[in-house]
Amino acid sequence: MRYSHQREKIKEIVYNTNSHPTADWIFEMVQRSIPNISLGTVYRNLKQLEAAGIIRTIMDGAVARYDWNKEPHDHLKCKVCGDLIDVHLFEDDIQETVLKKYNFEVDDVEMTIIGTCHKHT
Amino acid sequence: MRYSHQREKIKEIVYNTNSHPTADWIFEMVQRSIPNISLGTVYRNLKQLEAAGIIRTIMDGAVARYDWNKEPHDHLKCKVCGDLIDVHLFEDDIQETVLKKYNFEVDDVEMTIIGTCHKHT
DNA sequence: ACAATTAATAGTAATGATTCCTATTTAATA
DNA sequence: TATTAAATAGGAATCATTACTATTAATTGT
Repeated sequence: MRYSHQREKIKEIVYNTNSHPTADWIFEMVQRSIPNISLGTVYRNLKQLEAAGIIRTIMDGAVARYDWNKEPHDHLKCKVCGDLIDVHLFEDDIQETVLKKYNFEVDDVEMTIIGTCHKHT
Repeated sequence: MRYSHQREKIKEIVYNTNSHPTADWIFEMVQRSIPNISLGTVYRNLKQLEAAGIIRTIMDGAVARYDWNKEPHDHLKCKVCGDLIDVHLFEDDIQETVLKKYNFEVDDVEMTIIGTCHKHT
């Protein structure tokens, strides 16, 4: 993977927010410093960064969101404000349980809990 | 919600498979008995059935899949064959833990474990 | 420093899943 | 049976994402 101005900026943007941004949001942000960047470039680079293990993709319904935090963690999704909140719920390794119980080799655990966050109660 | 031939058939199809079908697959199946049904009708009815609590929608990446099983359960997704396998991993109530720890009111828990199923080991 | 090589880009067209729109049909009801 | 409104078929529109292609720019050997 060869250096590119665009990719560096995209990475920087993902690494500087906790909001699990979408490609579109990232696109708008990069445009501030690289006005003629194209959305395709954003998508291509996000994919490359993910393939290189530099960022992580999480699915929020039908749209992809990107996260610099690659530690295993779960998400609380507030259906009122749409926020995605990082949490860590399980200490124990699900990996082993699933392997023993279902003979299934785990790569990744995706857990999203949908509900209402404290801001709306 | 008024009776309709189409909706009845769609419900029947979802209730007669464990494959977590997509709207498209359901569409193909209904076409066998109602050849001129339209895809929009399938989507509209699936949405209505979900709103009525008759079926459940689960997201598999960017595409929706439909499930008659409304009991809380988790999914193992095999990245090789694409199969979605129903499992039940947690006895304890995540609900309470999340409410106490994060002051977040839980509606639904979506857990998908990605990996390789026993067929490919 | 310079030319050659080839990955990366901008811009735009294409795709795929889903939703929306509208004239027509059909289930429910009086 | 006539009325009414929900449901339909068919197609257009939308939204996120990917694919295509001519051009640009990072790298490498000289």
